[in-house]
Amino acid sequence: MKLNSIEEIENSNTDKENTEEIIISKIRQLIVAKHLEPGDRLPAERNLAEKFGVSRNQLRQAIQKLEFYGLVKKYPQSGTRIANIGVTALNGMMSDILELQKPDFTSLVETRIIIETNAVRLAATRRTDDQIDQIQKAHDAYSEKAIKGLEAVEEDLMFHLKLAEASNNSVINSLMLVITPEIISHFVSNKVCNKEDNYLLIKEHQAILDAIIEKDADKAVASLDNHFKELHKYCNR
Amino acid sequence: MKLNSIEEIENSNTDKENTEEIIISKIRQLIVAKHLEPGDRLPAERNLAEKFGVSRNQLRQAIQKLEFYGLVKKYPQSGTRIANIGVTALNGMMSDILELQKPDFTSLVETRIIIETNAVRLAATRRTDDQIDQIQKAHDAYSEKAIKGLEAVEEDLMFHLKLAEASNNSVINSLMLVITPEIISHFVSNKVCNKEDNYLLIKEHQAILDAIIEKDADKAVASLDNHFKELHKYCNR
DNA sequence: ATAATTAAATTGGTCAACCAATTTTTGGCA
DNA sequence: TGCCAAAAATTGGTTGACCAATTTAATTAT
Repeated sequence: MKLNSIEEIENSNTDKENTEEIIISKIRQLIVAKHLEPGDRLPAERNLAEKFGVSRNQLRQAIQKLEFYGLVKKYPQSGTRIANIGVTALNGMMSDILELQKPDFTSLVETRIIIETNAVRLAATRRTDDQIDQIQKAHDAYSEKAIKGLEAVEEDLMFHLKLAEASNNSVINSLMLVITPEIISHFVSNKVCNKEDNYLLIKEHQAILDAIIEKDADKAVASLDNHFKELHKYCNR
Repeated sequence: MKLNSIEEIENSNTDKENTEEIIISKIRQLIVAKHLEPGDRLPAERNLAEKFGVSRNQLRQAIQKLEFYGLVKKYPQSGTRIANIGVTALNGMMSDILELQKPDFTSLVETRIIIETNAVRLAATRRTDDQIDQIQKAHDAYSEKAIKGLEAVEEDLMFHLKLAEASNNSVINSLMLVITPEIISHFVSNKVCNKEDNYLLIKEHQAILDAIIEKDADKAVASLDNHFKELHKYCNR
């Protein structure tokens, strides 16, 4: 297969991923069948590889993915143990789920609004001064580009991610990390943003930031709501 | 290092992870320095490995992590390309990834409450009759066990997942699917639930269900809030 | 018999060589 | 000069052997 353009590339669903999924599925079955609990050791890589009829490498990669997901933790010369599920799992499973179910854009936006609204509410009361600085820097970066009439989608993304970070809720932070890029990329590909609104958007961002600085939760949420008005319109048409 | 108990195990921050972070960081520097854009090819693994003074294996693992987070995509015998996301976001997300926190239980519970509250609110207005039936069935299954004084964690889980399903928001549904089991498992392992409260919990579930049947969003949310009171107490102690 | 010590087996990690597919270069033909 | 096919170089993927640390079993001393 010759790859000339990015478009041609996108769909190259090798059987490799398929094999990996099968292995993961088998491991999960094994966990269920043997009633393995957090902390328990998984069978050795070599054993599992033989049992499943795959190479050790393939099995190792599958396990590595499970480790990324946070479902499993490896201990160098000791074994692989079942772990407590963590944020990483959340991240990984989310991206899987997002691709798997191909969520409707409306649901995505709706959820994003819910999460970010609460993130901002928390941020208004919990934010540290350092986090304020980071939000401010992101806002400045955005403003600088927006004033010039340039596209500043990336900077917009960073601003919102920094807001989520200031919520000091690691789960919310992770969720925003996963959900927001999806939305942004959708907007970029559809050229939704127009440059005329940039000045307005800067002011809206500023209002949110000000409210968080003042630790005024209600005002922060209100400012965010206002910021989302345009998004609402786009979403419901 | 001999590992006798799980506790001893937890903190085994090998230099391996550290090396990986260094490699990822260097890759980021390289992307910035060479002004690589989405779709551009990364230098070959062998070259990067030599350039960074690490083995190809270590570099491959670092790249695999980047691929896992969707920042990079590998094309089997062709090369590794930068994913369809801007440099700025890429930069930001990379640093975020490098310092991904483990989720504290408080954040998890907090987020769960946020999501489920909104799920219930949406469910009250959007639920179909069929979804009502499913919630009812889950509730009955729970009640049956709870009345007998049996543990009914699974049934409780199903009830809440069915609530989320009735929100008719695929993303919220997915999130609940990921978050709730984590919380439940935590509660199970800590034997938080006691059977004396079971009758009370049944009534609380019933109240939520009734409100959704009546399509009374506010009442549904209030009922859920009441249901979460105990959770709140546990979370904040 | 029991506890401590030592040896053997097991484990995940690492490395270098090799593979198949792709990409680039080369060479020849029109 | 332009174009196309073939060969060489490059690429990520795979394999099997080896490594150091750990775990388990065997052995010995008390």
